[in-house]
Amino acid sequence: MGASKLDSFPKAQTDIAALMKALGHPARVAILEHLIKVKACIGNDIVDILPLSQPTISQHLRELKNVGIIKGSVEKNSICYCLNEKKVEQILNYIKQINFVLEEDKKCC
Amino acid sequence: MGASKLDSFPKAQTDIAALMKALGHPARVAILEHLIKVKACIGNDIVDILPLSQPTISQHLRELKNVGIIKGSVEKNSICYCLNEKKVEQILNYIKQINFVLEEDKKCC
DNA sequence: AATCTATATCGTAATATTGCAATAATACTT
DNA sequence: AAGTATTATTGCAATATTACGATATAGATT
Repeated sequence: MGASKLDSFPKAQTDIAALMKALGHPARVAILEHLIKVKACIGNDIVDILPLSQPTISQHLRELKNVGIIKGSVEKNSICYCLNEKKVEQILNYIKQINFVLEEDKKCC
Repeated sequence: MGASKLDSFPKAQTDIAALMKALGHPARVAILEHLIKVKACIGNDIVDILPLSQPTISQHLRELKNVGIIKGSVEKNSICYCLNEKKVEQILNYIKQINFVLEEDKKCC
């Protein structure tokens, strides 16, 4: 036995978990923040910034792309990666909702 | 070679990543949502709700507790787990910030 | 066409996570 | 004290993630 009972959960929970998980690594958080900071597309130029190899970064980019947090489109001889506002907003709304209920109710401890 | 270059990243990024990672599993999302829903403390009674064994759930609870998303305190002959509003707010603020910059700037793709 | 540049994929090793049965620990109850 | 209920820990198997060298692919440049 071991891993993977992921299918036993409602899709909504699995989806949110997947989004969160994608942001669950410093490298991917760093990529996210870099995208915000440079306000532009990046390709593998993050290779110069992160302490990781090009294949590893490519892999992290793919994971972010898989869950839709970033979008990538071919641009000249490189690739344009940038944030997908809709996904960011989706995460925001989810946490907002939780926070709203928290503020509304009495806490038990 | 393999995993764990986590120490090479700034603490802020590592911290956020740890929070996100903690929410990166459906079981832990389900626990979070259950806590919200019942508006009360829970113990291992989630065992009756999730398709997981008691030890596994105990483990997930510990992970949530480790990053501070839930707080646990002894209560009678059971344990009171409930959400830590501050942490939820911390996540919220982080995503809010990103979303703010996104709305402010032009997107590149 | 040969070369350079940028990105992706493959293969694989190291490590981490997930899950549970078995067991322990703790506190409450009788 | 013996039993019961609740939560935690241990040990271990299955699986997933992380990382990178080597290699492949694709477009631009010479």
